[in-house]
Amino acid sequence: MVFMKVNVSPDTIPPRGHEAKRVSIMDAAGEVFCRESFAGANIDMIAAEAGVSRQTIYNHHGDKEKLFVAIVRDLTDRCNAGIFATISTFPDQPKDLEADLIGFAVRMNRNCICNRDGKFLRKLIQTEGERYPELFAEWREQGPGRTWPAIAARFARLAHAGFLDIDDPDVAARQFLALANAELQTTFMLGGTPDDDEVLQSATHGVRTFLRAFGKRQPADASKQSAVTSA
Amino acid sequence: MVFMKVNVSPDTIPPRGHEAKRVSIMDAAGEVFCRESFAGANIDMIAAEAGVSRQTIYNHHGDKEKLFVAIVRDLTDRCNAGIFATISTFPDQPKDLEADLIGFAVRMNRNCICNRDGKFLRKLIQTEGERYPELFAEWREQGPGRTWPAIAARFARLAHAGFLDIDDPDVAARQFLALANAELQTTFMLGGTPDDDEVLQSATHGVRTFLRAFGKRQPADASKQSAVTSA
DNA sequence: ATAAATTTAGACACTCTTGTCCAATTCGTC
DNA sequence: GACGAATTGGACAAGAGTGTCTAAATTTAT
Repeated sequence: MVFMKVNVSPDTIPPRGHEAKRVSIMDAAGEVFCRESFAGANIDMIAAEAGVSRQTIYNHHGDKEKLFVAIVRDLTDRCNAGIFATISTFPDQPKDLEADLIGFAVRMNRNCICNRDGKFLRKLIQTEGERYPELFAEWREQGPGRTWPAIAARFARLAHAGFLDIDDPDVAARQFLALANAELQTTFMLGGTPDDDEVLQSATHGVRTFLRAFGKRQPADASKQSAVTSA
Repeated sequence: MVFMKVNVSPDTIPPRGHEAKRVSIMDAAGEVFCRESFAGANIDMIAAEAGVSRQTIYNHHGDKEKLFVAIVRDLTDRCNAGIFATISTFPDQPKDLEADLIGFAVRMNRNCICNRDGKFLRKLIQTEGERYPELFAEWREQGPGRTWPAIAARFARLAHAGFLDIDDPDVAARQFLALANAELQTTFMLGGTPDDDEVLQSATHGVRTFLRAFGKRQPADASKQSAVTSA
């Protein structure tokens, strides 16, 4: 029996053959560049880790520097996508403000910061940022330059709806994430990945403090908030 | 006229000759290791930046790795000294709580974090931490392992004296510094050094939020606090 | 099954870096 | 000024990494 030889969409389902090598190289290169730094990484290492011959890497990417740039661009894109996806889960109409903000903080940390991609991108920026100004300026525009305002806007909306008492939403947004991360800093320093408990702990303490600072004195009573929802 | 040939204490006054080269090498090596990472740095670069011949570096330190370890040890010691010195300026008996805490936050940032040594140590830990586990474990014990409790103790005392309303002083200490740094993170990322204004801004906003969360509702009236001071 | 495209292993030239050796020079001290 | 210690520059061998080239093997699609 012969299958219809329809052009089965070569979409992004199970990367095989040529494409499989491509992603395998990207993965390995990210890992190695991150672990060894640009100067410390060597192509043979990446080839071995990717299960590919050295020549194949040169065929795909030209040279070490081009490969590096491709990795950073890729990580930047994926991270930004992840951050925006997570921002879209911000609790605009919270049922339980504290629980909902803790949930958001945990998602932010787990999916964007502690994440493989997040960890790698952060480290590459810190390590090689000064050597590739344009590349990382680009990241800055596409990443922080767009994500911070987006998060701040969500907090502004929450404040406007009467759930929070915030003067400057930009400051509040930065402080929110700083608090959510406060207890993970030391772990990050040495490249470690905090486990779920640590993330939850830090988020819980952080949000609790955040609400002591910005929460309404008399916790917003849902029944009295109906007038604001139309704004 | 002949000076008395007393053994003028070869203390640490004006490093000259042999010693001058030593510090010049340490400075340059710190700079270069930090900028280029361990693998990317080369001895000739360091020699040039130190204004010294390559051989002199080998005479002083043996090899590249020993030099690197010496640099990290040196930075660790100096940074810890700076941190403890700064901790000792913590406002135990604040006149104006907000202003005094802002002052402390600014000193902490300026003298320990944004500092040349602080910047270098932080970057070296992030970059090479995984490659030298023992070396950086040592730092962790001597640094964070001793400084966090010291800071937490100061906050505990402040709370006990009635100036703050704190449950867990360890958490509060970490959150205090996280808040004080909240607006400097992006600058740190790319190896930049925030200017005095940015530091003051971040500290001011951070402390304000910290006090909204942990300050006494009715600011501690000094005249009513006399009973606690003897504890 | 066959043709085209891709991958592979290995050899290769080239460059860069480390760490050593040494003779000449400079520096600090008496 | 003279002595000993430290510094210098330059040459050097050994090793490691990059990027190219090749012919053979393998995969993919027709």
